[in-house]
Amino acid sequence: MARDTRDRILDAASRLFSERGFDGTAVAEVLALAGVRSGSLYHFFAGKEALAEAVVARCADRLREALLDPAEAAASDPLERVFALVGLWRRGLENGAPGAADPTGLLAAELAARRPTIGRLAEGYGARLATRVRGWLDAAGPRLPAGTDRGELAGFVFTVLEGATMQSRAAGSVEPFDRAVGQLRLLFSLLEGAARAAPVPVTGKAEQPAATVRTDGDPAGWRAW
Amino acid sequence: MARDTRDRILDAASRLFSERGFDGTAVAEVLALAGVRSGSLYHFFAGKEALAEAVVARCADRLREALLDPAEAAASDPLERVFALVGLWRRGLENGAPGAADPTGLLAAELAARRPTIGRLAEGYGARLATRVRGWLDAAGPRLPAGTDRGELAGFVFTVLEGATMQSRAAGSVEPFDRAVGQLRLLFSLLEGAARAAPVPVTGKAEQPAATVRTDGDPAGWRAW
DNA sequence: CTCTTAGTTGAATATTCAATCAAATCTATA
DNA sequence: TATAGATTTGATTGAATATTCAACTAAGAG
Repeated sequence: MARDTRDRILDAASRLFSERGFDGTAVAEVLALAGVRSGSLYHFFAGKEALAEAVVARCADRLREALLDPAEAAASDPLERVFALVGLWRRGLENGAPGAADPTGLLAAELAARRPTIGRLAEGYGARLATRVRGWLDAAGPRLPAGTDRGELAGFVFTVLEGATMQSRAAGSVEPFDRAVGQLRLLFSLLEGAARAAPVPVTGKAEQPAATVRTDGDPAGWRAW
Repeated sequence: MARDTRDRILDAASRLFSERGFDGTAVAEVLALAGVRSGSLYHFFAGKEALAEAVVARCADRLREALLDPAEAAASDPLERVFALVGLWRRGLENGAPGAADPTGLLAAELAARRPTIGRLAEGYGARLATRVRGWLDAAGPRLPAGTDRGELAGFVFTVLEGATMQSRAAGSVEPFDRAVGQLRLLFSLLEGAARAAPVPVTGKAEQPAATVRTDGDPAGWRAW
């Protein structure tokens, strides 16, 4: 069945690309894992890069169904939904199951320069994930301080996921991932504490540290404080 | 001069590995950028992987001199030292200068499984960076809440750096990096606010949020759902 | 059943890759 | 200056790679 073959190839590629990266994965390995021959693979995909693009596109297509909706269904508390999503991601990291720990960021870092479509697809993935997370953060209402940029915070969750994923791959263990998640939890509990302690933003100007820093190009975000 | 040749090769490799990863960089490209021929490269390095290992080892050797000491010298405020380090890292990201935005994490993610020495070297790099950052956090004394795990927080800084770096490479822009740094700033300002607001740990029982909050990296909370 | 199209096989192909190696050149020392 | 060792050159090698392609098989429609 052709549908099945194509999916088997995508599953195999997704898994191997996650583990070894694009250039570190030979087409022959994808073939072996998928149990097909090269002619089949090239029947469905124009080339190796097209395969990677299809992997990223599929991750993006499945984002809602595989990650966002299950996370939302798993917790009624909007902030806990964020961590339900993190838990699903972690599962993918552990067992290479499709639908979580998607290699979009990794593939984009590798391929965006030579195949911009992949960069755009991955960007869309990140944006949609962050948009949903932002929705949860918005639903938290006054539990987060009024001055919180909830869109930026949602994007940060994704950045941490990507960084922690890479570190865990390097270490061959989920421990770095778990440690990063612990700090993300800290961030959220601090935000909740700040919202309870002060009805005005905790980051008012009067509290800006006075130290001088000699760095070029100050990050855009910090002048808000 | 042999010393010069070896360094030129390492500079070229470091730069190209950062941009393209290990497997995405051909030895021929390193040769062209370094301005040497293949015999020279293999005289100094047993193979491509040995070259990568030397790149990581050099990053680790230079960590203090290239990143940690300059960051420390750039600011007297211990917490601002963290952001001075971030600024130096960002410079490396922008112009590929050796000594910042080191590709240790990237190379470890790619190569640790097939060359464990690289994994260990990169781990050492991360640990030393986090140790120094932890020193700065310790020097901040009561500015951070008493319950803060400063070692975990220091490690988190590194995780964010790695994740943001990867995202910026995918985007071909430093913007994702700057946004992540803005959120890291938020985290620090929240910590300072919490320390001022409460002489007891923010995670004290009286102020415990409905969700269990741990600062020791234990992600157990989401399993409750 | 026949015909057409989709899907599969797997050997072959051209290219790229990391690495080798003999010879030449350079450097430092006596 | 001669010598030994270090360094460099660059053509070559063999393996690995992504991909092609002719032939075959499977599936569906009439």
